[in-house]
Amino acid sequence: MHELFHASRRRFLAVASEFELSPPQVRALAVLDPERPVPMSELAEALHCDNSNVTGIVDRLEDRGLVERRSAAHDRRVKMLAVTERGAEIRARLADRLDEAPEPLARLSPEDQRALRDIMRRALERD
Amino acid sequence: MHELFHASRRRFLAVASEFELSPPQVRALAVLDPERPVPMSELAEALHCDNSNVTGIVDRLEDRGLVERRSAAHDRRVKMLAVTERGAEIRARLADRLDEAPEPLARLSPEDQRALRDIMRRALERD
DNA sequence: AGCGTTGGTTGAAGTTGTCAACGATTTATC
DNA sequence: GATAAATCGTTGACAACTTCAACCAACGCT
Repeated sequence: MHELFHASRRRFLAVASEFELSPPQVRALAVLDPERPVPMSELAEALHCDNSNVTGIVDRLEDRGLVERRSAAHDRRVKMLAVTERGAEIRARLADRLDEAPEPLARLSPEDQRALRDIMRRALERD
Repeated sequence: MHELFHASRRRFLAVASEFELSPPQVRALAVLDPERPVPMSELAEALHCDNSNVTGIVDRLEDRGLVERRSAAHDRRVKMLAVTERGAEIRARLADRLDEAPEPLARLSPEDQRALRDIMRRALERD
C-alpha cells in the first residue's frame, strides 16, 4: 500500500513539474470547477489549509492567467474563483495525465483491474 | 482512486502534525532504517529531492535527537544517518498509525480486504 | 603529483504553510 | 435602525521546504 502511494506521489510530482506548476497549484486547479466558480474559502477547505494560504496560491495562478477572481453578487466580501479558458485547457491535460493508472496497477491483468475497480467503488459508495 | 489518495494524504498530514513533525521529516524517518545507517545521498534519492534539501531536514531531526550523523569509515566525505533510540521509538509509533487501513478501506468486508491485498501483492511482485 | 569527480554544506531566491491582526462587509441583537 | 458579533479575504511575520549554483574536503585515476 505504501509503495503504491509512493509511486503515485512520485508520478504526481513528475506531472506537476512537467507543467511547471507547484503541487498545491495542481491540486487547486484540479479542485476548481470550470463550470462553477467557488469562493476562496471553499478552495481552502478542499485543500485542508488556511484561507491566507490560498491567497498566495491563487495569486500565482492568476499571474499565469489560469484562474480569475470575480466578486460575488450576493456578498461583496467573497471572491469567486473562475477557471479561465487557458486554465481549463491545462486542467484537462493535467487530468488526462493524472488519470492514467499508476505504473504498478497498469501491469495488472484486466480481471484484476476490474476487480480492483469494483472494490474501490464499494469502498467509497457509503459516503 | 483519487479520492482514496486524497483520504490517505489527509490522514498522513494529520498523523504528522499529531507527532509535531513536518511531512518531509516523517517521510525521512520512515525511510531510514534503525538497523542500518545509510548515507545522506541515499535518503535524498529516496525522497526524490536535492542533496542540499536533506541537509536541512536532517539538521532539524538531529536537533530533536531522532537521528544522528556519523562519519563513515571507508570514506570520510559521506555521513551515515543513524536513527537514535528515541528516533526508533517515534518511528515505530509512527508506523503503527500509518499502517492502519485508510478510512474508506477499513469499512470494506473482510473478503474484499483480502481480495484487495492479493491484487496489491500481484501488482508489486514483478519488481 | 595533479585533475576530474563525488558527498555534503552553504547562500540566495521562491513557494508553502500557520498564526495573529486588520479592513470591509454581513448578520444578529437589542 | 444602531451597535455588536461574526465572516471573508488580505497582509505581515516567521519557520520550513525546495531548487540551483558555488564551494570545500576527500576520493580515485592517470
